[in-house]
Amino acid sequence: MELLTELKTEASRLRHLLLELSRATQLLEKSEVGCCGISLSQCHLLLEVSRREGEGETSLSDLAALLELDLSTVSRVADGLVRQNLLKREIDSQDRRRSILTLTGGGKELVENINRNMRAYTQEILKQIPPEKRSAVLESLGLLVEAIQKIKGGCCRE
Amino acid sequence: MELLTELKTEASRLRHLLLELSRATQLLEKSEVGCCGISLSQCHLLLEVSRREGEGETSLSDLAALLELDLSTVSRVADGLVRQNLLKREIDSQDRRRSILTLTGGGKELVENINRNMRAYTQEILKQIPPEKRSAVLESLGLLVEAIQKIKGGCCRE
DNA sequence: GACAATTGTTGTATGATACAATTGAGTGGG
DNA sequence: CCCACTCAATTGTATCATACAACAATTGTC
Repeated sequence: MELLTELKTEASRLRHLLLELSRATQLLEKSEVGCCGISLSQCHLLLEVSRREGEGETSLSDLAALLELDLSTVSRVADGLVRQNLLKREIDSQDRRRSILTLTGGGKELVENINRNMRAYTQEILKQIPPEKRSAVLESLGLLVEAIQKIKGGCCRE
Repeated sequence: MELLTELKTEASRLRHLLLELSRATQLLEKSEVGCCGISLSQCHLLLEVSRREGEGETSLSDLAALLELDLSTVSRVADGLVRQNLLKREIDSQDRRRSILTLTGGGKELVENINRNMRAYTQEILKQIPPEKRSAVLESLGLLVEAIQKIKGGCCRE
């Protein structure tokens, strides 16, 4: 029974930490992107396209699946980026239904910038953590992410 | 120089983990709340009101400050909850400009439910983590949250 | 070649959000 | 005591993210 009590205590502590973290990372993300002229969703999409460069061509439905968004949403978010000349839309010659998104020169630059920014940010965060604890924090975070992904979609819909 | 390199490596690992975590917790939050008939923002507001019970009365502008949202946003989100009979709006007799929000019976019940749900969820997460690692994960998470809050609002706008 | 499936776009609706203008209370100085 | 000022809240308006439904174009299958 003691073990169960401990689990519950730890669970409520974890819950609190996750709430805090969720708020903190959202604010962080917002301020990271706020200064580069695109919205958060646009940024996510852009980074995803960038991440997939080299792994083959990326279509809208690929992105919808990866970002877990509706195709129509992705289509519109991409629109904005195309209009700003950060992405290029091209028809796949193999399958003319598909649109292939690629970064333009400007898009690549922007991604570089965002990455630089984020790196600077995370370095700042790390600097606030005592050096001897850092690797433990990273390891723990890895465990946590893994754990969350394992139970993804549990809860109320069975 | 080696130390700097290590910092950079760790920073990029941290960045990746934070992105993952941010996505994971957002999805988690969504599914936690999805089943109780209110939106995520409404849930945040409701929980905040609940958290402050006993610490004095909560006005709209208090909430706006706590949730870092515009007053108008809070006003509208609260509207929805009042309409659903989860919150009660009353005029502060000391200062008749202020509206005091309190949970109704239904509101309290719902908060209980959400808390139960979240506790169950976080317990599930913990169960995916080897018992001997759990306290380390919690400690690390605490350090991380603290670190992020310390640098909050750094970056691009100075 | 007809029909089903896939990919994407567009119409429409909702929710979250912010900023600006407005209303209704308090408050402090003359 | 009144006027200017401030503060709390609401409402108007605009934008963005998002989903679902209807539709168009294309492809693949029988």
